[in-house]
Amino acid sequence: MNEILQSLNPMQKKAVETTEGPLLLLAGAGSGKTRVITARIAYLIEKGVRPFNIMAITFTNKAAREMKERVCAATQQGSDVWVSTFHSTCVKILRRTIDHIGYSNNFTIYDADDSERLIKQIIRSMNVNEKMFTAKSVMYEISNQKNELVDPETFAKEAAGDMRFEKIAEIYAVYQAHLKANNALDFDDLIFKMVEVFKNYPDILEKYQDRFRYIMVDEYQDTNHAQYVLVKLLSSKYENLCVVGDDDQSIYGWRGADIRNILDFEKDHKDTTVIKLEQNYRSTKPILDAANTVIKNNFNRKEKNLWTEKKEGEEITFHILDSDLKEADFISSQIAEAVKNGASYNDFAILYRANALSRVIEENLVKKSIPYKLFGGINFYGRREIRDILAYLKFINNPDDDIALRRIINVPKRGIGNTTVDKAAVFAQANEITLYEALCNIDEIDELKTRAKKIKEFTELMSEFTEYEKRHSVSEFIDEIIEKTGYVEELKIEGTEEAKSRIENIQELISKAVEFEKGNDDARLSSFLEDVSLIADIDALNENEDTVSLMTLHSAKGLEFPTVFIAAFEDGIFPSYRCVMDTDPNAMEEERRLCYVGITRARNKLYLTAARSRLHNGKYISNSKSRFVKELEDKVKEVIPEAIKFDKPQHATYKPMPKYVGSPKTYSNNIPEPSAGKPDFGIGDKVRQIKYGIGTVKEINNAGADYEVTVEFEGVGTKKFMAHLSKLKKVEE
DNA sequence: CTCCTTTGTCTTTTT
DNA sequence: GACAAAGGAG
Repeated sequence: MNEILQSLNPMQKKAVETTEGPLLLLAGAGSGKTRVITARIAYLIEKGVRPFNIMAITFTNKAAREMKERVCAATQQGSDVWVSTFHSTCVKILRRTIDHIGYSNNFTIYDADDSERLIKQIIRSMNVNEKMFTAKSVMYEISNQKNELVDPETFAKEAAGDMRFEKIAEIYAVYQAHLKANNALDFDDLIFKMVEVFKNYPDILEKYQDRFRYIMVDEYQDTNHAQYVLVKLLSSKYENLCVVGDDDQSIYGWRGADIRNILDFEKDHKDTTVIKLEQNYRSTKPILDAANTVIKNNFNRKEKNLWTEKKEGEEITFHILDSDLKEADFISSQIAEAVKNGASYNDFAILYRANALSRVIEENLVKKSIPYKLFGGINFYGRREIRDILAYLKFINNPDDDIALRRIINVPKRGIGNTTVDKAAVFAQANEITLYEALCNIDEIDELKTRAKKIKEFTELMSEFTEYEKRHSVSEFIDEIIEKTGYVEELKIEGTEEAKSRIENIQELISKAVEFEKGNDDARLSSFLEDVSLIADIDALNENEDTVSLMTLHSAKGLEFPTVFIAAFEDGIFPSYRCVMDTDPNAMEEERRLCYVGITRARNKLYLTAARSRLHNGKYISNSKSRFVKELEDKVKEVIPEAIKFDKPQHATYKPMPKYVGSPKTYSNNIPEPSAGKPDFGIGDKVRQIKYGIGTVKEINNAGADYEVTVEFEGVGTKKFMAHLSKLKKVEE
């Protein structure tokens, strides 16, 4: 017991020893939070609590995995402790209980992409204005409602009077009906339905209350209302609830996270013990000072002050480079230099606001042969070929899954197109059967007589698959699928680099399946799919590998590195464009918290970098430096290695899109020539365009990869085209 | 019905 | 610049 407490400071010790009753642990960045949680679990076990009765909830799979490892290292019985994310916790419990509320226990999980497809389909079928109700915006609103535990009926009532919301409520209701018919849950449903089961079946709730007598929730500041209710329900019998969080690190407001959950915890639970962990063990003083300086600009927060015993360290520097390319070059040069002097690649992380910003940096790292690992971004399971194969698996696992069926029915091409599927879907709906059932009864649908042969071939293949799956492992089944459908064969014939990499990805998926079979006793198809659908990123970082880490600021939360770069520290990127335009102060506060998170990832040295001009969305933009630079006051030193300093937006000298009319030389330092090559016509020349005929060229602009040409057509007006893409042809007069 | 070309949207962040 | 959707030709 002493062993556990030995290395802890008094506050940490108190947190570990306070095992009974509600406990709010306000743990600043780098204050040894994970250590405390691990120690607390070990302490509970030594005190005689059965590991089986302890539950720890984290936000990401990565965090869950890490905590599990730590707990296992700290105590022998660690493996019996329930450590997992909100979502997988709910899946596990719903697999045993959801039949009570009318779903079947082998339900499918729809990810964001599946949901979007379904919503798009619904919007189309309902004949609403697709311009006004984009699938994305509707999905966002439905998600909001689910996070607030608002069901379609209640939402419809609340929406009364607002035409837009009324419509969305209608879509929400249809969406829910479809999900149920498909025996599917989306991400938000996992929490929502879990709460529904618990609320309606007190006996089930009590069973789990008795099971999870000690509950710990990490990153509590990121919980949304539904998750809050879930935790509240589970903990209400024994009240042994310990929540750990830092309101300054709440960065998931856009996902429904409700910062009030942590701010009001004391009000909500009587006799709450509050413990603040304010000693930071991670960063040097300059870094911590900077973090404190930035975050004090926020109004909505609990007062706290992080301090460190670490002595003075290296100053934070802010570097402005001419272009995004030079910025990338600067960063990788710094790393290369440091590694030459004995640092290892592991010591470095490059953080950025949006995934798209990683590209230029990656390319530069490749050029310098610096090994790196990219987190997040286009994740493995998001790739088309992987989604295709998984759709086959999902469909065989749950033939009610129309979304999966639609995805695979004509992939590879079988001559069953959209029109056919839609007709079958109408038939299915009219007869209240699933799409697949409709296809199996294709002879009943007169209009599809001509397609019957192809469809029968398909349904026969599917029933073969169903039989095959029963007798074989997941990996063998994937092999069978690519064999019988000719999926890989088709890619081989294509022969392009892209096709080759797709084949490799499929091989990788098979390896993952084999791995899964080795590691799990329960290696059924359904558990494989579950595993796969709840994992967002590719395998977490392999600590043994010596590589630089690249990731978004969001995914960096909870991690630390000796040296951190925050790239694209510019207004319009970080803080984001929307935020700069938006008047909502909360949005800016969240952005500032994100900045706080970023700064506090660094242990010894923090670089901030910005570029005067960068390629963004295929266009060159130039931003002014991030407003957070000013908020950092004297805590950061501006280093401008080249040319003139700038304080104001550069638009005066830097037109967003340089014109190639006058003297192209002026800008050519930073803006590369489009690879497409210059068009063979100039201003005033006549060109032919396929739709509008002959027109006069008014303007030619460099648009990054191509030239944007403005052409005036008589009687039509001016139109813009990409010179290369739209194959404009010069016409001799 | 498929293939090809053209047009439009997108970029905030993730389970 | 990537990708999906729309639109047109065969």
